[in-house]
Amino acid sequence: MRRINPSKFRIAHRGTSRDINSQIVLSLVRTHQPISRADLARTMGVSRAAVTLIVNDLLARKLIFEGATGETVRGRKPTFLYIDSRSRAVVAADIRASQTFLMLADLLGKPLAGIVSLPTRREPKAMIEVLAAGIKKLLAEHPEVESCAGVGVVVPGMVEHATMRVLHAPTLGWRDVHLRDGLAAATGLPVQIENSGRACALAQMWSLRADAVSIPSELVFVSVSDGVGVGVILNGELLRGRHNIAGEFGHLPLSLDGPRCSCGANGCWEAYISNRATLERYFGRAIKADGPEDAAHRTFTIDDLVSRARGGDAKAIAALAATARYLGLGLASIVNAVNPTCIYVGGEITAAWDLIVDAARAALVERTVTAAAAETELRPVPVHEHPRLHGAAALVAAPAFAAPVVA
Amino acid sequence: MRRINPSKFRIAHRGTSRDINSQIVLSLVRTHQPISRADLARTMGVSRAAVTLIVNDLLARKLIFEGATGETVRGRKPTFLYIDSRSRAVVAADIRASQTFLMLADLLGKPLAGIVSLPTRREPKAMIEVLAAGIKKLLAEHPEVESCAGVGVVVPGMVEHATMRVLHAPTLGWRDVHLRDGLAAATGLPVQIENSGRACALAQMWSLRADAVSIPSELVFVSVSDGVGVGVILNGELLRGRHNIAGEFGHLPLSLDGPRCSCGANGCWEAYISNRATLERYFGRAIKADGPEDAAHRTFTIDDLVSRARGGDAKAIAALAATARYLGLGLASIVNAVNPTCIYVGGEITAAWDLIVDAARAALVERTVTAAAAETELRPVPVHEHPRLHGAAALVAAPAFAAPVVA
DNA sequence: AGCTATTTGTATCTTGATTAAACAAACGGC
DNA sequence: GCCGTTTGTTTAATCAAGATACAAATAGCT
Repeated sequence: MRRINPSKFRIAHRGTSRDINSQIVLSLVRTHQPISRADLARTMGVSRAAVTLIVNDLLARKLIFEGATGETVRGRKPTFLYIDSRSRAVVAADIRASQTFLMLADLLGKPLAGIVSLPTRREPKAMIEVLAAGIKKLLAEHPEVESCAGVGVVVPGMVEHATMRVLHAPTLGWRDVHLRDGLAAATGLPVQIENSGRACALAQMWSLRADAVSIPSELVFVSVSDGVGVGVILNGELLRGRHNIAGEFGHLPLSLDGPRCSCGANGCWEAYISNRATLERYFGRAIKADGPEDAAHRTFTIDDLVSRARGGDAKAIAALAATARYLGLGLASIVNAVNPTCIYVGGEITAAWDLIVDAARAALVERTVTAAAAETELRPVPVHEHPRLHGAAALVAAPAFAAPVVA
Repeated sequence: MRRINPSKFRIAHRGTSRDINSQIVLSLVRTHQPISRADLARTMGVSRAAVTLIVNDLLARKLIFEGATGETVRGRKPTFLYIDSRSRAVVAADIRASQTFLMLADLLGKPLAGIVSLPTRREPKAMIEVLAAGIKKLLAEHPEVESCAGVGVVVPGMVEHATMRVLHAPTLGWRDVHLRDGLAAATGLPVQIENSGRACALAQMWSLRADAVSIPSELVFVSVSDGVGVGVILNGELLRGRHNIAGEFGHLPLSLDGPRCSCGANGCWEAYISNRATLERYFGRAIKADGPEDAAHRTFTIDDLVSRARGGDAKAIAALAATARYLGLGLASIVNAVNPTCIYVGGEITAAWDLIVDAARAALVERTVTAAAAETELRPVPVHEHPRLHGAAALVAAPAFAAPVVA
């Protein structure tokens, strides 16, 4: 039951019904492809005539195409329909503290080439130049891509959705940076920008691997790395909030008098489970970025710690176990607050998923209010699946399949 | 941008556009009443012809009626339209630990009579009998009510939305109680049941006082009493979650090793700000329900504490100040997690709003991640506004004005 | 009183959508 | 070569929005 906002509503016009059903057809082709008109009519519960008309329209608009004919036990063979992902590619960009990655993908998010690495520049102007050059090079190397639908950019920081300004990206040292217009001008392509945690959540929602039909419309992505980024999807829609900070679960407290967090407060979840927190737990003290005595520690990563834990290093195992427990305690807050169907966990620590999942689950059980909620599905998303890049691609590609807003 | 759920979608059929626009008209009449057809056409951005057709349909269905003609500077005078709230009343019921309250309201939520008080029975069967008798009596005393659209019941506990079972209501000692069917059978009316915190959020969203147009579609209601109940509304829709526990912010931790909470965990927000927590802070020790030495304390309520604070009692002031601080710290978690436009705070403690608002705001500022979010509007909802009863009424009345689900 | 300008509300026709039902096309098997 | 079956299309019916013209009501002015 949704209230119609009396100051912001959309009335239905003549073409609204058609728009709705067109998008449903597109979505079904996307998830069920290959699929025939008759199958569409059956799963949609409408007549084949209606499907034919919509399909012909989508064919004329080059959004789908007819492929091979399928097999049936008896009767006329169906002609299969496919999303026309050949002609419209997207470029995904993932800006991180030290490196920036580029990926060329088709409209369904499937990578069309290897991932390109670029240096990250702190100067916004320089960054735009590097990005634009990389994008042009990438597109030039792939002339088979007829046209590019746009560029999706993911940054580790807060982004204002309306203007696409990067409000604050601590690891990049950015405040109030306006990337979009410059990049759009330099590339001649539409540009979408989003926070990386949120983009990862989008990537999961729009993912097509395995059975895409079963991906829930209520999910949360928790990205654990330098900070803790969270993306919340409810009712198939990304939650942004009034001031673009919804989903900042990384800064909810576990203990008000807990360790100092980069945000200035004490006891944030992030201060317990970030990679830095885990490493400091291992070393038994704080790691200063510029302390000379920490030179060796600075090059020691979570991956190294996980290796040592697998090698039997008791201190590494203990550090991971503690992180696992705090991870679960924080996940309990997410479950109690949002109660999603599934929580995806990303970040380097997923390399140790088998080592941490039990402790995390135990902590989750400890603080969730019902048994059913305590069993909320947890799924690790390995680093090599590149959720941030897939999220960046989804920023551009997904709107083509989104539901029209009405009422 | 909303993803169409490929296994749960609704296609548009012939009447869908009309349904959408009809509901928009109804909603606008509800919020702008009295309003003319011409005004509707202007605010909707459609032709007067289209409005006339929809309005005539709604008139024929007796959902609205034509009232007096309005005034204009020049030209033909408009005929005003009103929601036909006369013929369809609703009964709201608020089941609390010791007492149960009944209210008769019209379809817009306006009370049609005084609030009736009944004894609460622990036995579900007895409770159903008491409720049904009270409802019948109430309707018999008001023969001017032509028909009753249903009964909305609010309980202090978890409710499974699909079946309307009360899964767990600690203060009533209920587990897995099925009120609806019995009550529906006894009264012959449809029955809706919901958790009280959520119902309060609904009450705010569907409220018509002052300028209803400005009520945000993203809001949270925090009800502070024996426990802490929270209702979250996003995109004009109540958030329930996969297992009906979404919005259990009362059991997010402020400190993992904080005071024991009724849920079994330590350091829940509820354990810091419930009425009991505030009172115990005042008395300097735990209050046992059956301890003989606490006889005097058991009859001492939060209202009494507020009176003493206003009288200058330093201990009372300190107890309230501490509660205010913890209230703000927990509100920060809500802001960081959901980032609503407005948070409504209900419960007895709102009687001391002027005493606590500054400390609460300061704590909120302390732990929110941006300045804009720290300024999230806080509004007290006094007890005498009966948000739970209005929420119960909205359970039955609001669906008539809800947006059709499509795509 | 009558005319004019103005606004509200209605009627009519066109366009475009879904729906139902008939029809054409393709195909395997007897 | 016919039959049953399934896919995909065509056609006519129905219904909604949109455009436009029109009728109705009203105040002000002459």
